This record gives sequence, structure tokens and C-alpha cells, in this order.
Amino acid sequence: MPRWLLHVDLDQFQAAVEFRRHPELRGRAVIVGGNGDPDQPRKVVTCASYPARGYGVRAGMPLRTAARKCPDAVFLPLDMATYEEASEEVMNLLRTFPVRVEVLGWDEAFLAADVEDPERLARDIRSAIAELDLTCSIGIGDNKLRAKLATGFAKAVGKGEPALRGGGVDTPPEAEDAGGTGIFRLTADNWTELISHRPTSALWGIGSRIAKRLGELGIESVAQLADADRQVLAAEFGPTTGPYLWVLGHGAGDTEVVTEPRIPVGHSKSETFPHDLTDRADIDAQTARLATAVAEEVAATGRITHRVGVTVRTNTFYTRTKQRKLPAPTTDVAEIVQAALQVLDRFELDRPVRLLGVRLELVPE
DNA sequence: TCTGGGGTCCTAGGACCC
DNA sequence: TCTGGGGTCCTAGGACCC
Repeated sequence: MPRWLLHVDLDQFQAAVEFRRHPELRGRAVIVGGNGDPDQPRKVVTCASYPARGYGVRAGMPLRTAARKCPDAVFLPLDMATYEEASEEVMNLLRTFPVRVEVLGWDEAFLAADVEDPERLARDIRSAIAELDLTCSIGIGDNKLRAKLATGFAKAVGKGEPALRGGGVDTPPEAEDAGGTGIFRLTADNWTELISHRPTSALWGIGSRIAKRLGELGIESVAQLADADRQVLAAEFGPTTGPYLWVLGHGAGDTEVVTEPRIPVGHSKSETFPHDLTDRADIDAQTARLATAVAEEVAATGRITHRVGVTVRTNTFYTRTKQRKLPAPTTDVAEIVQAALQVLDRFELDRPVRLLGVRLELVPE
């Protein structure tokens, strides 16, 4: 039987979870983010319901901007614990199917399935998820890249979303044929037709920076990337990244699905303060607080820290990170806090501080 | 309308050692 | 006196993703 990759992506996840306990909000413009106060500065939209997106509200947008674009929206505070629980529920449901599941985030997973009819499997999965009062879109592909991009087409159906980043709002004819099922298949057979004319930024793994640098090499479209000289790409982007970009252009990619949870390589905590910090004692105290919290969380997992990094963002948004290897790996919270303060001390700290962050890197298990 | 929080991986340059 | 390369560790910074 052929091996298929499915990419399952929950629709408007945090908003959808909120709808389960606030059914009266279904179909309304709902914006989840911050503490639920649209006037809260320096907080952004985590998830906007589809009706809210109709007003131009997007994830990552300041809450105040969202409030202006959509004054009638209902603003809800983030409730991470509830989303995490809902995510677990979904992932466990996916594991009941004859598939191997790789969790990609709270609202996404890759599935490897050996089946003849992947659309039928996808329909069954969508029905099961509907039983949880949630909906999802499913991309079907012959590798992870194509499955992931297929989800963009699946979402475009009936929701009026752009099919792909930078890809415009055109919906492929096949998607129309699918009748708004929220399922789409992208393979080597339709890759060229659907993807090759799109900008390189439509690819998963190519962001705005790399797209810009490719553009400077005269490479704008996916087709041009596929035809590019690998030597040139390697010279510009390095021996690993360069050839990898070329592979992306061909729609080739990984098919391996890793079911084991990934072992974290680090753990961090950062905070943007409602008002900039100018007092050195405050900056020290906040750094110590973040370091304590993150060190305690790491200690609770039994992992050992061997590097400590501190990030400082000033009011001009200038952001820098410094880090230090510890003399010896440790789980001692006080030692980690001291190390963080010593790293902090290497910064100039001559401007108001907007954000502080502490990151611990962990000894591999 | 000023721009969140939590991750991963790659690259480059200097130090240091053989 | 002057000059090799290779390998590894360390830090800074960049880029991507959800």
C-alpha cells in the first residue's frame, strides 16, 4: 500500500476551543489574546475567529489595532492550560487511527498512513474531530512539505483564506471540485501546476529574509528556485542550507514521521513589560525572577542546565542575546540565577529595557 | 497600530590545540 | 624567523516555525 502523509491543522484553534465553552459566541468575531482587555498595550492577537479575520484581524496584531478594526469583537484572555488539554485530546484522538502521529504544535500534526484512499481517511478524521466540536483542515501529500502546503489549499476552500503565504487568493480548481471538504491533495503530479509559479516564500521553510536574498539572485518563483544552480545557492546560503533550498523548490522533502516526543534542547522565559524598565535594580530583579522561574521549571523535569543566555530588548526594539557556558552543569537554581545576572552585567544597559528573557540550554540526555 | 512568547537549527569567526 | 593546516569548543547572530 502506498505511504501517504497527512497534515492535520485545527481551524482557528484557540477560538474554537473557546467556542466549546461559550457556544453562544459561535459565528461571532472573537479575538483571543493577552488578558482579554483590548486596551492592554504590548499584547497581541493569538487567534482570531474567521469572522474577525473578515475585518482584517490577524494573529500577531496588537490587540488595540484589532479592537479598532473590529470594535464589536469579543475579546477573550489566553487560557493556555485549556488549549493544552484540548490539544492533547485531539492528538490522542488522531492516535486512535491506523496512522503514526508526529505532533508539530498545539494545533498541528503530521500523520503517516499506509492506505489506498487517503481522502477517505481524511474524511474519517474530520468527522471524528467534529465530534469534539472542533474542525480541521487536512493536507494530503507524498511528503511532509507537500502535505503541509496542501493544507493551505484545504483551508482556502470555503473560508476565503489565501491559499498560501504570498500566494494570492486564487483557489486551485481542484479545491473547488472538492466542494469545500477541507481536504486537499498535493503530490508530484500537481506540484508544478499549482506551486511552481508562486513566490519562493510560499514554501514552508522560506521566510521573508531568504526570499529577499533569493530575489537578489534573480530567483523569485519556485520554478526559478528549482532551476537554480546548486553551487550558487551553496555559496550564498552555506553548504547545508543552499542545497536544502533547491530541494524545497522541487517539492521534495522529508517523509519521516517521528512519533516520540522531542527532547527539548533548551527552555526559556521572556517578558515584554507594560512599561520600560530604567532602574538597574528593577532590571536585575526581573532577570532574577525570570531565571528563577525557568530554572525551577527545568529542575522539575530533572534536566540539567549547562548554558545560560539572557536577552535584552530596548525601547528601540534593539535585541541582543548573550550567553555563557557554566563552569559545570547544574540544577541549582541559585547558581543559575547568579549566572544569568553575570551575563546581564555584560550588557551596556544604557537604554530603557522593553523585554528581558532567560534561556537555559540543557545537557543532552 | 508600534512590533508576544516559546521553540529549533544553521552559520561564522575567534581561541586554542595538535 | 616565519608559516602550515585541521579539528573542536565557544559565543554571537540570523532565520525559520507555531
